[in-house]
Amino acid sequence: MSTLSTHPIQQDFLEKETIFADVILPIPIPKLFTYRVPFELNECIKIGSRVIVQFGKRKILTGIVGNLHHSAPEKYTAKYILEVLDESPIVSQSQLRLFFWMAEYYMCTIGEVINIAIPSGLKLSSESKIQLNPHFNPEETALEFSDREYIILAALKNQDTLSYQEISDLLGIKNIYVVLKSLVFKEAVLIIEELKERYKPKVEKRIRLTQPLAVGSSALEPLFEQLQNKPKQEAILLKYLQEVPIFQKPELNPLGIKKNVFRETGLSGSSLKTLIKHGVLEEFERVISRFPEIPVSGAAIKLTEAQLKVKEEVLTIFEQKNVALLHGITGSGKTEIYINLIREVLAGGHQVLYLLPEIALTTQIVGRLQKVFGDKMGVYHSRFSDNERVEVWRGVLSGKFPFVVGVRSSVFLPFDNLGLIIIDEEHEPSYKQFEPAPRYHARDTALVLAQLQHAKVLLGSATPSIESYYNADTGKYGLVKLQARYGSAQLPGFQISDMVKERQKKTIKGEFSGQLLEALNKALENQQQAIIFQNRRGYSPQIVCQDCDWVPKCTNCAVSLTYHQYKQELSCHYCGYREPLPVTCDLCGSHRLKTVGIGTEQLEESLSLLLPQARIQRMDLDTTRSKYSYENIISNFEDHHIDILVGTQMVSKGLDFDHVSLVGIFDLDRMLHFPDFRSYERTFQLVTQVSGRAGRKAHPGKVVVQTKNTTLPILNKIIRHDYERFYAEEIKERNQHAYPPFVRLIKVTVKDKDQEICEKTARHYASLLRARLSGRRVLGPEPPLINKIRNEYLMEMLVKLERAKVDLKSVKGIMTKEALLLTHDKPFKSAKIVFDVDPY
DNA sequence: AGCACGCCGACT
DNA sequence: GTCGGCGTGCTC
Repeated sequence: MSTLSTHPIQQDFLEKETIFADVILPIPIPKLFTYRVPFELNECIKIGSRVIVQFGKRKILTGIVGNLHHSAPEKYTAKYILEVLDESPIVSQSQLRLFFWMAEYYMCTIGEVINIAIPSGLKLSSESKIQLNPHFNPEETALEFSDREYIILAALKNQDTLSYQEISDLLGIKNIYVVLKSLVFKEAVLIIEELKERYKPKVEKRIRLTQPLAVGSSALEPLFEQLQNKPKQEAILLKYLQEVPIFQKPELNPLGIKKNVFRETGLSGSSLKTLIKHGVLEEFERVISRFPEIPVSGAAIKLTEAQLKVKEEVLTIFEQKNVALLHGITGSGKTEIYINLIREVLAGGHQVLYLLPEIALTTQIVGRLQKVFGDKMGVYHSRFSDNERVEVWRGVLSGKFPFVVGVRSSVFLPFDNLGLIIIDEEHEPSYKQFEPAPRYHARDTALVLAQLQHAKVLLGSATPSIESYYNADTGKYGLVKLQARYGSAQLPGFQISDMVKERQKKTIKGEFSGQLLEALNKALENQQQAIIFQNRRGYSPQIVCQDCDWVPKCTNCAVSLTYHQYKQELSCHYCGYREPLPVTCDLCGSHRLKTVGIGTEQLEESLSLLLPQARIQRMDLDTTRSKYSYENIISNFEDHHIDILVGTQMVSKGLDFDHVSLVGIFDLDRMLHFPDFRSYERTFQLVTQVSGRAGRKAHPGKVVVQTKNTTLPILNKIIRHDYERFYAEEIKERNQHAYPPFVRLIKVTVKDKDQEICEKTARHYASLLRARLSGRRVLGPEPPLINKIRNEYLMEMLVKLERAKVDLKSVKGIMTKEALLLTHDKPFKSAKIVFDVDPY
């Protein structure tokens, strides 16, 4: 094979004898497992290939070859690799390096990374099944069988095989191993392993002429004579010849035509079947792409002068630096610049990755890009089915998709030649994975990925994260500003509703200030649309008994239940627990239950009472659960079937509407006082983002903010869109109080079902860390605001590490080692210690 | 993580 | 006595 000459390492392997493979398995054990490669697979096994191995007694797993070598393990005999699934690796070397970096940086196991990185369609699953031993004859045996064994044997008479699950259901017990072991021992049954390749390519049925008939008219003429008095069959044949002119172009026949072409023209069914039966036509299947082919418009997008200038600036930065931060206000036309850059990088033969936050990845942006890049572009999204993900993965491998638009997890795709990574809305918190491990930040991971592949990175945001702006400020990144709004659109004007004053004057109606109501009325009169932003879903966050202050709480978590009016129930936003709305107080039996606080649902309701003529729609997690509901609401709003959109964060992301002239913002105070060092940053970003929805094209927009603190300095900066001032202030605070970017944070969470064990473990671990890292670097432990989720108690501590002074690697090493040691000791054994590096 | 294997209490 | 609960240690 030609690959041998290009891989000198592998040549080496052939000279010696046995090859061993260190395999990465998708399990959370912090090591690789060494398997022996059977001789016949010596040549096809490569680093990055998928392999099938047996793990433990009865598990079959798909792993990735992480390393190949000749040293046999000393302490055990390695098992054999059962199969190599890929002729060429599906994971590249640079990807493997990225995965190992992630495991180390985010303090998790390589298996956890692999588990999230590889779409499950590329992992084979093993399913053990039980089969009757063909040599076993129940009539001739002297062996005794228990009742349970008889049940299994009887069931196997009707059914060839039984899965573990089926047996478990049949017997009504969980642990069926003992019974099975006995049956195997008595040689009554066999255990077989079935491997399923989960990825199924999408196929279409097609029809073509059989080979002997496809040669030309000489073969077809006698056929038409035979079909003279069979008009239907003749029609089908004629239709086929019309679609595939085989006389002129016989090479077209092998491709045939889609079977449903006949159905569409009303020619199908039995006549077609007869023709197939008589060997005139044949049916075959062709693998097709799951993604519709989109015509590429090809029309070049004209950049404005300002955009051109920005593009040149970015390119100039890339001559010296690897990362550029594009600070462009909403609606300044960043997308056009992106498209322009992507085209050039693709033309230069490199791959491009365009990262978008989860929510923004909607028809609007993807559709726009698709028009330009057509089938060269793959879309990687969590809402996609696994088969679709596999298709994108393979498309990147094969070169079909040199360009991918995707969310967080697209950083795992098998790129090998990236030229550019664009990270749009760079500041978005949805780039950080929360649960499960690896708790990675896609932006930071992408920066490492770019480094590995010598690609450039373009970060874009109207409200950059403090961290990124700091990097630009200190010269690590290049900074480009794009100030002018695209077209004639103007920035919205701000109005602050002083809720304290309005309350005194009694001008508030159903939580809406007089100012906001007036503005809403005016917008409606002018046939304009409005968006109301309230970052809290449900009807009301709490129910309270007016007599004894009782509040319904979740049974699994330490939170009060949220009232959802339309379903007349209380639900927990942490674990999903639900219960019907109580009629009386659980404690004192009183009927006087009252709602406290307001959610989107309640705003929607009071708005429909205050403005009965308006068409109102709510958009939050609850109204966008089903697959296309989000898109439906958006397009209804776009088509002006809705006047007022009431919603959570969702309404603030990446949507451009033409007729929105008013944005109302609720509960600014709660956002600002959220106990997190990022709360000001978040609020600034969110308010700027939502405000950006107001006033596109010709109409200047208006934003009304309801607050009780009209004098807060941050308000001024938001109103003036003064990011620089905001940044200057914020970075000072961060420096003073030792928060990122001046320190690195690692959040440690201890979880246990038992509250005391949880607290003890946390305290002990904290003291261990204090002893090794010095006391001032470790904060806590403390119970978090919500100290119980899904019946597990939580304790948190925060480790602060100064950027310059600390060797991150060794500190993390210490932290993991101590945690491992600790959880081997008896009182702490059941507790789980979870690390969140760079928490968000 | 999962799962085998072992030790121990509850009940036919 | 058997069943099945749960605690412990291992997986190449």
